Amino acid sequence: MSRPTTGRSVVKITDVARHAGVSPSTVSYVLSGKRTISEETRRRVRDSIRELGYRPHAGARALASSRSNVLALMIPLRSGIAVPVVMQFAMSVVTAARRHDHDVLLLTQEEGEDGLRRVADSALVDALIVMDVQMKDPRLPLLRSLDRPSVLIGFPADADDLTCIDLDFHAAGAVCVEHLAGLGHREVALIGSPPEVYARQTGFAQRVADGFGAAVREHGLTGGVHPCEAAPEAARALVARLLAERPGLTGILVHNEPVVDTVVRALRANGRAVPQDVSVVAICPDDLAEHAEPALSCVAIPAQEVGGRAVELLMGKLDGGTVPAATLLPPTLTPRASTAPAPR
Amino acid sequence: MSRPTTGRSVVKITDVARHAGVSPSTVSYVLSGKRTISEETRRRVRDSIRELGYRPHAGARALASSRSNVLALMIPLRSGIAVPVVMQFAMSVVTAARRHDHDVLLLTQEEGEDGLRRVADSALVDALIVMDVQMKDPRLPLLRSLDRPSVLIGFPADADDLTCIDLDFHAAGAVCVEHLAGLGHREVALIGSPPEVYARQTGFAQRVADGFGAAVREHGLTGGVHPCEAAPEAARALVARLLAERPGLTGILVHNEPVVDTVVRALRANGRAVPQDVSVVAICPDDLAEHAEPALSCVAIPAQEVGGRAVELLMGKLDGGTVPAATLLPPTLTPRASTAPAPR
DNA sequence: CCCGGTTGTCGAAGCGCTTCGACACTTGTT
DNA sequence: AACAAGTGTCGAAGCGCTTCGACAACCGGG
Repeated sequence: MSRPTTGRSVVKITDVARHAGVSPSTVSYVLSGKRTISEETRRRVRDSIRELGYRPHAGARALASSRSNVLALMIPLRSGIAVPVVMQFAMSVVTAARRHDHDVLLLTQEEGEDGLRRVADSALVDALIVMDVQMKDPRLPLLRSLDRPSVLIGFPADADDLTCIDLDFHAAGAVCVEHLAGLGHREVALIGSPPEVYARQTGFAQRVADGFGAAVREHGLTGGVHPCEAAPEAARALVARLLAERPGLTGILVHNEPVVDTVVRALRANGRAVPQDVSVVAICPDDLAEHAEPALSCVAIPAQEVGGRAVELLMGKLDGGTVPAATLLPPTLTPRASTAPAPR
Repeated sequence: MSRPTTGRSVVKITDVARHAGVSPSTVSYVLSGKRTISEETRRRVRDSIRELGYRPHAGARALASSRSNVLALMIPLRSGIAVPVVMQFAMSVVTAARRHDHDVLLLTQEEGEDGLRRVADSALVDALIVMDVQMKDPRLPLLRSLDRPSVLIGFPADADDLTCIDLDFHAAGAVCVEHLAGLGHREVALIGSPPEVYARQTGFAQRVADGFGAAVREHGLTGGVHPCEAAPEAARALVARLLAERPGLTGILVHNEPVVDTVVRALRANGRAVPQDVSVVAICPDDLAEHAEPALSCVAIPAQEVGGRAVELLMGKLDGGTVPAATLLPPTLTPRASTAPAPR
């Protein structure tokens, strides 16, 4: 009796209304809460809904209310982008969206501007989230012109009229240097993302390098930036070269997920113990750092939080509110076994 | 002039109709091709559509046609499931769906049966794809009762009335053993997925073990199955134990992505060269195998193809066709540097 | 030259929901 | 006692599209 009717769900709002002895509009108002309905009526309607197993038709709702309750999420699938991190973003976006009674439509980067325009103009989605934003991203003009709110995960060169959120990569680069400087290291190096990532002007890679450079200068250290292909051979070669060219090098910041392990092993292979001879700090997901050996001091990318916050921002905009144009999440460095005072 | 009107897209089908000098229904038929329209009229309508920048309203369309052109994809995010592979699936599903003019709605496993029911009953989606199917999956009864077609990626114990597709993991396990047997190995071992994966009765882990076992028997080899946590320490401990307990062991099949590297290194650490002393073959993504050292012989999970085929199956069902209930993709073993004739 | 059969187009009736104005009551105020 | 100000509910008008039946216009075959 209290079980939803089995079989086909052809139950519509008029059925619920009849069953509860009210008009369809009343049912609608119970569902949306947009008008006051007496406690008594609300109860009856809710009971009928449950009993009949009623589910509002999404299309009809979207048509009548011009709200689809769907968000678009465009995710990258390219070299130099860490897959697990992207996945974490996606999942946290979906989870956060559900908390606001929204669903998530998945778009691939290769759909590009047309894809965004398509889902926006057809009213398939109410708002958009875009990941992996380049410094000069071709999608920016489109997003600005669209009549639907959007949030970027990442920062382009010109963010006017756009809402952006990301880890503060500049600060992340700096904080790592400060950590090393605080341990007495004087000569450091950044092993960065693959050259193509810099070439693409992907914001975060450049920003880490900038933050690194600024902190190096500020603390009077010496240190250079070294892009590195995401392949073990490349990493090994780079480490060997660095050690050869810079005998005083004792601190390394790795911002290149796929090769963090390799870097540590290459150091050992070249006779340097970590952290006794060389300290290593990374910008990478926490779980990767934890499972490395030794466990790596790192600044983690708070994918969970970024995704969640991105959705909150979007909801704010959808509700007509004003939201901060830029949200930079402060980096947190978790010290682990891979960093130690500089050898003297 | 031929540029779409800038600014708000409030263009509706009646606007296009007026602009082209036809009735709205004619525009609709041009778009859907469900009735013959003269070449001349079609051209005029298409031109008007382009000129006005018309995009049909997704909700209105869904309401009138009871087709949303959206597919649901439920993906796992759990321990023991390889994230990059999941991502590949997702991307290939999205790409394939787009080829059929459909979009993809992302659901997380934790939404469970309610989530599936919600999107299906509200007509948000036309059909569903479910990944990471357990042997006895609680979602199966629901999927059977739903009035919308679905496809499972993975095989449950009882697949009656369901459409399933996956790599033939049984054959994959067997083919690896055959590869080793062909090279003269007599004593082999399977380093499998974490125990919890077997406990959950996730089909593919069990099937690999079965295929492995069957082939071992058939070829008169000796060999056992050893679940392994996805942590380096666990893998190292397991390798050490295996080598100690089974001195004659010369062939290892690894079906546990996160530890493949570790296994090879652990073998070396225990004084066994790969492939000179011990051959290693893996079931894992190709790129992981390629970048390992030595490059690993492996059976890759054809995520790309599985995702694409899953969508094709779904489209077939949506078009009212009958599709094969079970699709098992044959495994392909790519020999690489990690396997060699058994030492004598 | 009329008739059955195409072929191409139109008009109108929904699809299932939201929302706006109306309205009947109930309260509280003077 | 009369009225202004809420409350709670209803009816009807769309939202923008698809689809069905109708129907001209044209075709060749008797």
